Amino acid sequence: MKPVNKHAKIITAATKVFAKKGFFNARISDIAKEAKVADGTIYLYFDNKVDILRSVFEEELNSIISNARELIEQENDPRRKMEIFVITHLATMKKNKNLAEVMHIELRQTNKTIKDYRNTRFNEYIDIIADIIVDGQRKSVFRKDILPNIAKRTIYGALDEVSRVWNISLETNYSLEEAGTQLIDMLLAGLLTSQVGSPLKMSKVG
Amino acid sequence: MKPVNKHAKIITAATKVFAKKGFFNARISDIAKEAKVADGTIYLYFDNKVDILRSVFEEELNSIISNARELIEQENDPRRKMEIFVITHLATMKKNKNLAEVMHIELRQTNKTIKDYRNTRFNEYIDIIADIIVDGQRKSVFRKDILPNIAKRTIYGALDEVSRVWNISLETNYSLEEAGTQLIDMLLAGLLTSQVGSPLKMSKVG
DNA sequence: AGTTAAAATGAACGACCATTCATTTTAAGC
DNA sequence: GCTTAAAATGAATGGTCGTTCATTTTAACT
Repeated sequence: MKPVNKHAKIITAATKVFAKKGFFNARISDIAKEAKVADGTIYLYFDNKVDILRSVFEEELNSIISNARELIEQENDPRRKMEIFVITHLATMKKNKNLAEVMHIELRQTNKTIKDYRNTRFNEYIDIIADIIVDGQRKSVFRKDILPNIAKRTIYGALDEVSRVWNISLETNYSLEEAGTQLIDMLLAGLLTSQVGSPLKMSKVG
Repeated sequence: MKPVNKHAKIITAATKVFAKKGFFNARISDIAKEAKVADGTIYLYFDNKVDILRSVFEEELNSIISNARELIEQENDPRRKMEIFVITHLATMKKNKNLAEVMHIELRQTNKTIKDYRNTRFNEYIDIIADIIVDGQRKSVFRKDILPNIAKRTIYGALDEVSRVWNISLETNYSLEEAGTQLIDMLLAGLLTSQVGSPLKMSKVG
């Protein structure tokens, strides 16, 4: 009999089922069936349903983070680093639709269920962006008046929304590559035409 | 006895409970208790649990959209329009924490439950951004090579993530106003220092 | 091929909760 | 203050799973 890693099989199955139905509508029996395993077997490898979800994030993010880090540290130009982060993120989401769905939707919902998850692995991922920005500022390539902690959210949020929409709608009229290019371009150079100069000073609004 | 609109009372209570527990962990009895009403009474005003959630979105978004539209159409400068949209969005999320929580988290999760919701009210909201961009391009204030449909996602995603994080963490070190200023500034003028010139051309990445 | 322990199974249990509906309360009209 | 219909109540129902565990299967070692 082919030796199989049940743990990994269940993780893969769970990712697929969570993606399709969402955590709360996913049944343990669905995951078991998808993994070709008995319901009870799942409890030999995981403590409970939430633990399965936690494991999905933990293991997937681990590899995403180390992959991103590895690619980025080979570069010197902060612009290139940022470009690589964006492209890698979008490519990962494109390659693994199920993981993308889980990250886009479940990661948010289950912050209530899995308390403080964000404070570990996920923040580690987002902080890669902040590091790139700090590096760019030190090298005077990025504006020094940008706050890295706000910028990292801006950039991650943009990426997340773009890939999310791209993922749910097959009928989108732009490719992920095109979206990536636009995204990078817009974040680096901004929306304004060059002749317009600096943006308005912020003023009070209702 | 003080005449009260039960429907509205239940909507408010539901928003609060959904925000605190999330849709799936919210009990009808929780909502009933919060609204000071019997469990059964809820079913005199709503068809079922999902219908309550749908109503929350429907009614809240209605007022958010008309408010945003009204403020924006008073302006001419696309930069100002964009600024107003950003500030208004953040201010709304700040003022109504419960609604913010529901929008940030439940709107995503429940796309699976409430099919096609995005295709009506919510897209209407986001398309306000696209309209501003198109207007700006016509007036040659915004770059013409930016695709409005991608840019609207970029901008909304950024806004959503920034306000979401600001909402869940009381210990954030920046104010929403500050975040708004940075956000607008970064989206309009970009990350690069002016002397750096145009960003890299996109190239292939692993 | 017998022994044993580990791995896997899946039927059964029990808790949970959305929804229903028989009954009670409210309040308007007379 | 009696009648009636509408509004509200909340206990009971019924179906749905997450989890358990007594039993079976597998496979390693002799």
